[in-house]
Amino acid sequence: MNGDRPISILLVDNHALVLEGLRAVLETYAHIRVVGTAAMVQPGLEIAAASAPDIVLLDINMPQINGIDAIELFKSTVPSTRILMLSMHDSREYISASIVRGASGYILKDVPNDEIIKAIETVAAGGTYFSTGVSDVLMQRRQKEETEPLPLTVREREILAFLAAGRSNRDVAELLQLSVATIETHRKTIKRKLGLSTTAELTRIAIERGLVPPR
Amino acid sequence: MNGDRPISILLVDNHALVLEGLRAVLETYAHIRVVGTAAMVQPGLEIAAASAPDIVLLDINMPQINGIDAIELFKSTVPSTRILMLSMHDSREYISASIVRGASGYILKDVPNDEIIKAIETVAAGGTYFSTGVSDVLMQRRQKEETEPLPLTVREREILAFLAAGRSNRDVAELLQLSVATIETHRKTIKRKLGLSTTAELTRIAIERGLVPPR
DNA sequence: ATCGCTCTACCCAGTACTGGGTAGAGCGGT
DNA sequence: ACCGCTCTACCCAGTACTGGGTAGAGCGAT
Repeated sequence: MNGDRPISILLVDNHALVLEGLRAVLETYAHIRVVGTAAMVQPGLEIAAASAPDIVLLDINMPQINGIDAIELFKSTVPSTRILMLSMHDSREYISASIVRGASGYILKDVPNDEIIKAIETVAAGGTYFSTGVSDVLMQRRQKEETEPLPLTVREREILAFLAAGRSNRDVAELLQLSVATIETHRKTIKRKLGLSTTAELTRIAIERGLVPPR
Repeated sequence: MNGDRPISILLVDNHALVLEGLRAVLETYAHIRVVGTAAMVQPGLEIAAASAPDIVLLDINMPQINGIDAIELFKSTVPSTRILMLSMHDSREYISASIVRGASGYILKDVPNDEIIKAIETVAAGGTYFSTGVSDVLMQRRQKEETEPLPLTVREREILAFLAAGRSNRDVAELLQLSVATIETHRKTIKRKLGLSTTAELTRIAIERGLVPPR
């Protein structure tokens, strides 16, 4: 994929310092070509539309439109482009949201230069790259909070999956050939066991735990 | 991490052929040691408990307990172990669910041997590894279905975020100092715009689009 | 046999959401 | 000025969910 054509890359970051630092670093590599820099999303989109870069290196903390929302904007402007997020934060929320919204990678600003290069190469080749630190963060919670499976019975899990998928008690009752009252009882039990009170919470848990495929 | 101690690995797959094939392949590598094989989850858990392998290579399609559910079982049996999923399927559901449930990697059964080795090394070193094919699958949907942002106003997005986080209409009304009726109106508008009918669907969409951090 | 658990099912009262309206205030564009 | 949109707010009737019970059938374990 990067046979001899250099990887074209657009940098979007509202910190001029970072922008120039990155440009300086990247330009020392022959196989990477910085096709533009922008301090805001809007100008960035225009450059992207004009130059269709292989990669957009996107800062996550930007005024007005944040980096997360910008992912979709860049992808709809140039569908072929792949997004590599750049952030100072290793917060789970940002990382997860980036992945969900379609970023191909996420690296922290304090990683060594060669890791940034590696990330760019990997993403340009069609892969995904997440800093070691990032992977750790993503895995962290699982180990402490979620080591034990949900304390639900098989039937309860099954019903939770339906409910979280957007089915009403009645829907589930019909699907499983049970009384609505039974589904309501299961729903109550699930919520009591999990300490929840609303359907929205129920849905979140189910999605987090992978009971419901994210469509 | 793998200074000189070999990487210990447990293979769990209900296909004897795959099991033996893998064992044969892996045993040609000096730095990898297969500490056991199991055709089912239960026996696998016992071996895991006794030998605390660095990695459990887990087939996703198994009778009785499926691979996805097995992830948590292995992690709770041996918290230090890392899970590498092995699958014939590149379905989004399986992949996402594996990640969510705590797997450190996901490779397809038809990848070349050296990629399996690379995956094992990466995961043993504390990283994550997903086959190139897998990354593609994860990214696929975004490009076609979700290119355009949600057709909601700023206020609607804000309210959707609260609702999906598990707040009731009344909660949100209090938080934003608005009438409950207003929140209900917004909720109706959001659902109409998005073509939804239940709170659970609302929540799913919000989580998918990253409006709500997955906790 | 008896205990505990699960799954099923119902009762009740209260609260919340659903889906159909309408409508005024404010703002930006033509 | 007028249009369109957003945000606010209310009305209504119907449906669904919430949270508190109870309870029988079946099953596996002691």
